[in-house]
Amino acid sequence: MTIKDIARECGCAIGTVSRVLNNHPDVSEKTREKVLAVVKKHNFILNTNAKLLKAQDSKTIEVLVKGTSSILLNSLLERIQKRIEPLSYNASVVVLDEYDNEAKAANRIYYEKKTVGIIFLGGSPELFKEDFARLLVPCVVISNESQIEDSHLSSVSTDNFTAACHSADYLIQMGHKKIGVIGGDLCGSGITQRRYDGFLASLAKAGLNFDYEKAYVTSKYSFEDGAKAAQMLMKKYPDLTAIFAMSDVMAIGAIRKLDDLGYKVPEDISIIGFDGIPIGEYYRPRLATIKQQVDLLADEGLNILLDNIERNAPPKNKFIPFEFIKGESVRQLV
Amino acid sequence: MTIKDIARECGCAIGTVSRVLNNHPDVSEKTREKVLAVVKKHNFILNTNAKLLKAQDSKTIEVLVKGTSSILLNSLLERIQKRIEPLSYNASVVVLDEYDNEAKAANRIYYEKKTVGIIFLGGSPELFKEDFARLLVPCVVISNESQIEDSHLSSVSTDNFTAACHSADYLIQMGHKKIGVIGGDLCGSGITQRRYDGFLASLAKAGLNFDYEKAYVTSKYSFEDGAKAAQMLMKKYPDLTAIFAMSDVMAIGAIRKLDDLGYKVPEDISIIGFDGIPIGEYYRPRLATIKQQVDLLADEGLNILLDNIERNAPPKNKFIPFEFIKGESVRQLV
DNA sequence: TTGTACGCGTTATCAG
DNA sequence: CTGATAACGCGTACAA
Repeated sequence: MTIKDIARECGCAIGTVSRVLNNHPDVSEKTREKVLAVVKKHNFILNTNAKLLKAQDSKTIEVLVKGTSSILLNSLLERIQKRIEPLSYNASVVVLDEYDNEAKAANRIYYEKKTVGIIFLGGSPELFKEDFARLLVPCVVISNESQIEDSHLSSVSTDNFTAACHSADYLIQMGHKKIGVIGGDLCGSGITQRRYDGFLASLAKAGLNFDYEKAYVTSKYSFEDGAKAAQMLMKKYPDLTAIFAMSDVMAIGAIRKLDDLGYKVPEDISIIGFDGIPIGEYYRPRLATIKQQVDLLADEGLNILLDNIERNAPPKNKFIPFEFIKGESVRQLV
Repeated sequence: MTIKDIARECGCAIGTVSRVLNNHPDVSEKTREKVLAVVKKHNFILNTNAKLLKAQDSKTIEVLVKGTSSILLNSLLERIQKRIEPLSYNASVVVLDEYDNEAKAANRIYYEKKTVGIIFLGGSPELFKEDFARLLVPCVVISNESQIEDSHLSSVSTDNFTAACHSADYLIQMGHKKIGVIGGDLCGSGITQRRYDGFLASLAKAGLNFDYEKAYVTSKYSFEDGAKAAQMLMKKYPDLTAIFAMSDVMAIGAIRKLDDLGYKVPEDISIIGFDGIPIGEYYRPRLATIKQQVDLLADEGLNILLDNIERNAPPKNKFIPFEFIKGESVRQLV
């Protein structure tokens, strides 16, 4: 069933059918109705491939999700889809593997689908700088800071440095001096690095020193690894009083393991997470954490992208304020 | 940059370039190398739209995800993508809103993309029976039981009835007689209904009766609603000793709220969940639950779909065995 | 207001 | 083995 068949059945030309289906004004009411009737009868839909092949401009915004692991991505994705729908754009989602090069994928998608904009969720531009720099289409990275010179790349994120400072300040203010860290791989994403820098800055400000060898354990962003890391940390640094975990997921894994080892949180050990995932409020104890404002991240990201697309605005890099959640997992040291 | 440009630069015809790029054997080694060199130099990729326009058969399997809420969907999606990649198919993902009609969406996608198969994650065929029956392409619903006569619809799921029986049996065996239920909307998905039926069957078998008005509270599948439901349940049925929650998410919401109300789990009240989401093992207490085998669900679903597509096998409806996780949230009543 | 015809980038067929 | 060319389904000048 093609536009040709419809035209034949209507007794008019394909051009006319095309015009009707694309809401062009220059069609008589009579013909329009006839065409629409036949279209409806057959449930006809224009072939997207032919359309795109012709169009060169698809009015599609692609959402590139990298790794389905982070629980925040869900909420972000949902919010973005809801916001795009009422606009005159289509949203399309591609889920990439954790280890793909998202910039290369984006280039391919742009080329193939003539996407007008791309949203990256969970990507890390630091790793693929050259490929990101090569992108010719407005892009925005949500939830990861990243400025790249001379590129079309915007970003919206939580200020990881300041947030980490805040967490560390809180621990210090609550009387903790011996603090261990469960963090990501410092060679990996820049997020880890910035959270670590913030943490260190606060310690330095308070005149505390930090022994990386003794007090830092590298972990993946998973419950399981958080648990393992906690165990290792206790072995290396048995007299610590608090742990700064770089994600809620790690923090929860750690709390569970500490409990199994006989340490109570927060009575024996205080712990603070990062992200503000939903489970945090429902965990026992409720998790102290930095809550990233997911809806704001999504909204602002989309706004910047649209400005970029529609008004040719230059790329922007913006921080979204975070909330500090006190929770119950940190106690005042006497 | 099109195939034409490449051909010109190579000094050969576009047909030859096409042949090289599609791995046809009838090209001389010399030309092949020359073409590949130029292609590599420009990072050239064939235009998918033109390709599909020609092909009519896209070798694409579409994954239709409905509602990003259920945490199981993530793991399913990841697994499916990993399995599809090495095969000669492309995977494409569309995320639908909770309230969309996924069957209509599937029909449109099939028509537009010439998809060879569709995988539904989180859909509920019961709600859109007629639309599902109209699908002309092999489909499989993962994690929701559903037979539809004369359709191309397969399904792979946990045997919700039997699993619920198992949970109820366990509670009864542990000495519980006064059991409350936090469940989904019985008018909604069939899953809720089947879990409820299994639960009731076990109670009946044990000679226990169940007062729906007093002991059943309807809840959405969220932490927040689980918590609210728990509170309501305690008000309606203050002397219960155990709660059967129809999802882990509800169960966790309930435990948190019970704790706030001064009831300890499992000391005062026992609780059992359903699904086997990762956090269950890391919650305090560890959650007793029915663990759905996500990887098996994904694998079997894909297998059935491929059989369907490649060998024209008839639709199948298959159960995947579940695991019972004892956890720590149910205690023996003395 | 409507019809015609070309081109979008590719693949496949058919000569050479 | 390679080159030329006709589709694939649609949008849009341009002509009528």
